[in-house]
Amino acid sequence: MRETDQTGDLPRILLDWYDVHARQMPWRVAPADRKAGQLPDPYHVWMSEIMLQQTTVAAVRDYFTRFVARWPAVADLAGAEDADVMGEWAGLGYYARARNLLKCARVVVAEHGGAFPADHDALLKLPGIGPYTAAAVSSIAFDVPRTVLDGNVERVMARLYDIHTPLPAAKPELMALAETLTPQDRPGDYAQAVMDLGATICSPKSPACGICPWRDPCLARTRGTAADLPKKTPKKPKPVRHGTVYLAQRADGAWLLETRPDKGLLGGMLGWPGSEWLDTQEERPMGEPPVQASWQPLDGEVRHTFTHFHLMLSVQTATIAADTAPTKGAFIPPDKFRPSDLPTVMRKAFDLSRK
DNA sequence: GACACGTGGCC
DNA sequence: TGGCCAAGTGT
Repeated sequence: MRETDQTGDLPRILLDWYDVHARQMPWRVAPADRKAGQLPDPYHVWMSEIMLQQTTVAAVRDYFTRFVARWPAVADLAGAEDADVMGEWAGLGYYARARNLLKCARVVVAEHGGAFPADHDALLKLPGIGPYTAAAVSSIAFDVPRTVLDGNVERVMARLYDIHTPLPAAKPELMALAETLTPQDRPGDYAQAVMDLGATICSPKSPACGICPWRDPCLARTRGTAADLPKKTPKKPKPVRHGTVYLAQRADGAWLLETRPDKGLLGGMLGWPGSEWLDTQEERPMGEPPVQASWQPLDGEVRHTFTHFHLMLSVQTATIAADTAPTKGAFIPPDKFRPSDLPTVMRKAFDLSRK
């Protein structure tokens, strides 16, 4: 009976903590204002949740501000040029998110009259919205009681109930536990509160159990296992790949760039033409230069680590005669070229050429 | 279930 | 320095 009573108190304890410790974010409505009946703009909630997928709040903040300033409503975004959206997203990573962001905006305008649906299943059908984001948007933007399960909530649940099953196999179990806690009252604040707790106090390394609002009921704290949870299945080592990129500048200052294919790595992003990136041991792939020129190798190399491999890139540069036609890509005049439109690995190659 | 898919900060 | 980690989704 005592256990039941205590479990019933858990959401209330966390909401009381959140009332005091909620972090300010540009897309968030403070708990006091939500209690007064104010809800955030669903467009803002959706935008922030897409950006926050596998990405820290610190990295997202400025991108979010720029996106909503440039495209204040979902209809504005739906009418944007693909290249403008991809360029604005450059540097944030996981570029399929940007492609799906644009797709989703256009579907919301075309099929939902420009208003995001509140219904979890309707949200789930939209491009780029999976189980987590559907739950986050319906709960945070509309106060529909849905359970969010992200990396934070997984960690908090694994510790609260001292679950030793390794991730990702433990997900269904952790979801079932999380669902038992989701309250009917203030579900949006509760969702944000659990994630705030995981991001600040119940952190992956050296959790601050001493100041945690759930320190008393937390089984892992009682048993001293908190820092070792959640368990995870070991990761595979990253192979090293090698390649070459070609930076060509015409006499008028134009740069030779290509838009990468929509599918696959850096899909839809601007980049320097180059070779394939291969797991070769010795010789680096050179590929074919995109234009006839006297190519000069740069000293040094670009090192970059993606999710699943390390990359070592050599950089060739050339100055091109005004009337030379490239076999790949197109020349972009200097006033149209923003290095910030490049994904980071391509910007590193550019930076190396400026040294 | 496994894998592809970015990036920057942290220790 | 190098591995780990972050508000996941699509295939």
